[in-house]
Amino acid sequence: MPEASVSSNFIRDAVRADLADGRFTKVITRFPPEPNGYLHIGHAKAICIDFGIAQEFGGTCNLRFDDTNPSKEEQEYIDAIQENVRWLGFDWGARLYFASDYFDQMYRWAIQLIKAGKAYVDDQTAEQIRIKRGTLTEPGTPSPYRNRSIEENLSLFERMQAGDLPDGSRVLRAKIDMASPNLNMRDPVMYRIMAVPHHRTGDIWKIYPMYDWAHGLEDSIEEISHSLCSLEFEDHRPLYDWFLDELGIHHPRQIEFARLELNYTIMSKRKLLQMVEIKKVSGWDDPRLPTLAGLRRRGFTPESIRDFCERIGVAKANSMVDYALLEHCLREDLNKRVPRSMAVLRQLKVVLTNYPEGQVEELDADINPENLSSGKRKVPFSRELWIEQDDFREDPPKKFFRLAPGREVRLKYAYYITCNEVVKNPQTGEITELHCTYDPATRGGWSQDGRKVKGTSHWISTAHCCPAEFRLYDRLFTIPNPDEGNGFLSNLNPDSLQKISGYIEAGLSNAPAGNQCQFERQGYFCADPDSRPGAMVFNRSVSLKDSWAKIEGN
RNA sequence: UGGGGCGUCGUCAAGCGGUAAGACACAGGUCUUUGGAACCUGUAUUCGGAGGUUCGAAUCCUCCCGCCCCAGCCA
Repeated sequence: MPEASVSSNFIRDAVRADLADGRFTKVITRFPPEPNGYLHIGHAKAICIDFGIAQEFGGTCNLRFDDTNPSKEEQEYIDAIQENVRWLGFDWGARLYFASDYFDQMYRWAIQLIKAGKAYVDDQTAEQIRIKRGTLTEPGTPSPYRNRSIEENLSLFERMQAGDLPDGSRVLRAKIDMASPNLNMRDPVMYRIMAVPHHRTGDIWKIYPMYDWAHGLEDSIEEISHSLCSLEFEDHRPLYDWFLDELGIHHPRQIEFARLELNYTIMSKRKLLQMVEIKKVSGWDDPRLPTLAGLRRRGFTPESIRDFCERIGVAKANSMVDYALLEHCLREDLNKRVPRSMAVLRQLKVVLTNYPEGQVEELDADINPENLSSGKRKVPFSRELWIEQDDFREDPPKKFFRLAPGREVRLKYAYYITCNEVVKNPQTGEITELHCTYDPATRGGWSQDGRKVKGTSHWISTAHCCPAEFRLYDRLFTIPNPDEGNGFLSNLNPDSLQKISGYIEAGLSNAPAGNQCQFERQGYFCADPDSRPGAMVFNRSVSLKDSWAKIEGN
């Protein structure tokens, strides 16, 4: 129970109040993505809120694709979104809906509004409509077509859908108030002519509904109680309410909350798409991306993401959450459940001069010291080992507890070793290997005489390990808010991906993609789908906290 | 200079007239066969500012300041 005391939030309060005073008797929410891109962690927040509120109040949540603009939507996105929501851990049961399934009903309702004198066909161009809309401080001016007869509107609207009017030549508009201080109420467009085949309805429709017109109807048809959306739709709520009131149909309550912003990354679908298209990243599932597909490939767990969404809360203030919180949630989740292993990323050879040639010992190592019931594994030990370059310093600085000439450290689960000689390449001066001696009396990594060693290194037997590629990720952008300066593309971090070759325990040489582990003292990793037997690829999901790096950095 | 929102610790965020939760981050410390984890301690006399109401205000009122959103036939 990580969250003993879950804070309230204004949405919970509102829903509770609506149930208490009878405004609604059951809670039905919906997650309404447009299938024009992949889901990202910002959507995860919305999903957790939409499904979470429903669960909390014993209601249901629909998955509904808001597919009202076929020019931008694709089946690939529909499939990916469903997979991502399911992966995140939410179930919409049989309640998979599509706005496009409601096009007929919407059309009939449009005719109802026309007949009520509340909607009209406008012949003005997009440009003219824009100009006549007025400005923030000046009212708009009515279209010359605003007072057409109902009969003419009806016939024109039918012709729009019949396909004998060119794209963009006419729109259907709601007749509300061209002088409204809320621009959304200045006769908003309800339908545009777009002779584009739809991924689900084919070429039946020549006109497609606009968001403002469609969304409330979709909610109403599904008898949604609470339509939860992000802040920028607050201005649209009067219009949402207007359509529903004019039609006299079921009227959900729209409540807006602040979107999630995460520092050092970008959340705009448009910008994510752009990075995918110009190949700044390998695809929608590039592990550096905040997409759910990317986070998944990177090694984030659904549990950690849900925990994150719970911790960030829900409010109406625009805010930017620290990426460190997301990382914290992942570490906390993985620490308890993931097996440990040893891997050397940047190898330095150690030769134990007093260890018998050809001898191999099978040493016991904990699979997960946080959960001893997970048992032990055997790790082969021999005369030649790899250790991490960072675990040796020829000239150790203060507070450096690791190996150095004349020093003794522990090889985890193995023996204490002492460094006696540093072997260098005579040409370059580069350290090629270390000659050390081991203390046979310290088998397992502890000594009977109570002698203490400050440092513990991980290691791997050169003869028993397997080569592997490690992909180390850093933040995708160099500054907290990538939109600052000359645009997000100018703030890309050139070092966001580093590929290095090292060694892993043989037991991991056939790990399936997605397999997660902690490489001791390094971080949490997961096998990438690019892996092949004998040529494993591991993504570093998140490093372990490194207080030595912090000491040394300052 | 129109309308709609928002301003509580470095970052999120509770608080709903009774005297500032929690989390992350940060800083110390204990412990440790991961310089990990765990555990302890510290960190807003103050809630954008100024007035006012009240025995009492982050919470109510007034004015001011700052930030975000809206002029797509996108969602």
